Amino acid sequence: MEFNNNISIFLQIAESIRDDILAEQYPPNSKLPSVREMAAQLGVNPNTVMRAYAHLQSFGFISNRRGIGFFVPGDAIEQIKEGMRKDFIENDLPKILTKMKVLGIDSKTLIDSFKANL
Amino acid sequence: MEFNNNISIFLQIAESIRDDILAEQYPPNSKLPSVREMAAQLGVNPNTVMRAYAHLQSFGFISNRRGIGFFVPGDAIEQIKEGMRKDFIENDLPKILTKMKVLGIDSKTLIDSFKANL
Amino acid sequence: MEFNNNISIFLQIAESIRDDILAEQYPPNSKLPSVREMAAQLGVNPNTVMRAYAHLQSFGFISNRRGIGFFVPGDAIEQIKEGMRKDFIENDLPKILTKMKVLGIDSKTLIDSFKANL
Amino acid sequence: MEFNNNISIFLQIAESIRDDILAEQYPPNSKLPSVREMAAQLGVNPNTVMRAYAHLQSFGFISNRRGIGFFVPGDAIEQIKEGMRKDFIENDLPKILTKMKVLGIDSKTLIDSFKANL
DNA sequence: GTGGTCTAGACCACC
DNA sequence: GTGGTCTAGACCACA
Repeated sequence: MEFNNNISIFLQIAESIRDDILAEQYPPNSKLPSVREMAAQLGVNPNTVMRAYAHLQSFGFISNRRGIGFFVPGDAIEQIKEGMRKDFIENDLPKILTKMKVLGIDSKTLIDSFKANL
Repeated sequence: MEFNNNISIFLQIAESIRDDILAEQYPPNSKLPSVREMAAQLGVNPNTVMRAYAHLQSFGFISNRRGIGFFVPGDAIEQIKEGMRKDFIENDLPKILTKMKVLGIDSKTLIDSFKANL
Repeated sequence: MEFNNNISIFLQIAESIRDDILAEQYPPNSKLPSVREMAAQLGVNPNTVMRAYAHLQSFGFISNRRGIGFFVPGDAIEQIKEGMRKDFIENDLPKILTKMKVLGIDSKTLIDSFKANL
Repeated sequence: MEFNNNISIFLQIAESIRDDILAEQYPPNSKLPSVREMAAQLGVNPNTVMRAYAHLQSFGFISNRRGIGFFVPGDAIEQIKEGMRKDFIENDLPKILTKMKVLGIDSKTLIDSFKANL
């Protein structure tokens, strides 16, 4: 896996796993690869994966069972979508809107891009 | 000034100055406060302000005359708008659109927010 | 059974069994479920139950007869109460008291809670 | 500093710092020792101190300024007391009370200990 | 086998 | 100088 240098690797890993859960590559109620295994796959130190897992767990996006491993909760997809949605509306949207206003980009541009992208 | 700890302070300062130029608080062809002065105003290390100025200069948003100070070029506003617009379309838009698709946010929500915000 | 992830599962099981003995759900002189049986009931690895049993045995709260199983001794309830009482006075009380002092919680609050809880 | 083996070192450090803040050994608005300095003092790896600081920060008990260091917020003491008080009432109290009921310890014992300890 | 913690040591961006 | 991240490697309790 290739990493972007401006964002911490563990965050990139966490986001990538989060997206994989959304894409049901790690379906609800399944077990995630062990820390060591995931680390080997990504060519990264186990500690870094551990941090990514812990980060996801702090949001309730994954859970763990002692001595067994990390799991995707049954309601993970809803949890993640809800969290991202909230974040989008609270943080992203205001920034986007003020930026558009300042730049004089009208909603048409946005809608057209949106439709073209469906 | 209050700073968000997740983004470098010099970047936050640079953005704030950029916005002040757009708002003509620092009008075209005017002189910006000296590095020391600005640092005192913001309660920040002069090095940090220097870096913010350098950053803005690298985009051509401000210019400096050695021994005199930093200035807002006559065409600063167009420069800034042009740069931000390009950045918005190349970087922000794609991210926003994929995120919206994943989250199932439709264009209506976006348009409504946009109109409510006019 | 639901487990708290911050405490070892075997300890949680041991405490739960201890409480069940106090509640005479496993009365004095009765035989405890076999390790395998208990493990199946709890949805847990037999090793984990074995460890819980061993832990209880180390306090004399249960005893085992080789090849037969684990038993609740005739004086188990007194043993357990005695042990817990000692532990409470030696370990819990001092911590509670210093914490209350630091937090400025007065004895009234405590007594009221106690009475309300009778 | 001596560490208890059953609790993670970083948690013990965090608790100890928290108590030092309460005792105004690190008074409000003062700067905490740098991560490296504290690590040297405690004979511990800087990462471990970093984790303790991060843990305290996650509760809002300390804060940091980029490139400068960690600080004790002006309202740290109230924050900490409030947090501990809540924890005491929600988590500690119920456990204490049921334990006392089971063991047949009456409120008198508790009150006497409390008074003797003033 | 699993997670969880810790160390030693390094490198980086930032102030 | 400061925090922040990462690696390599180790050890532990637990399942």
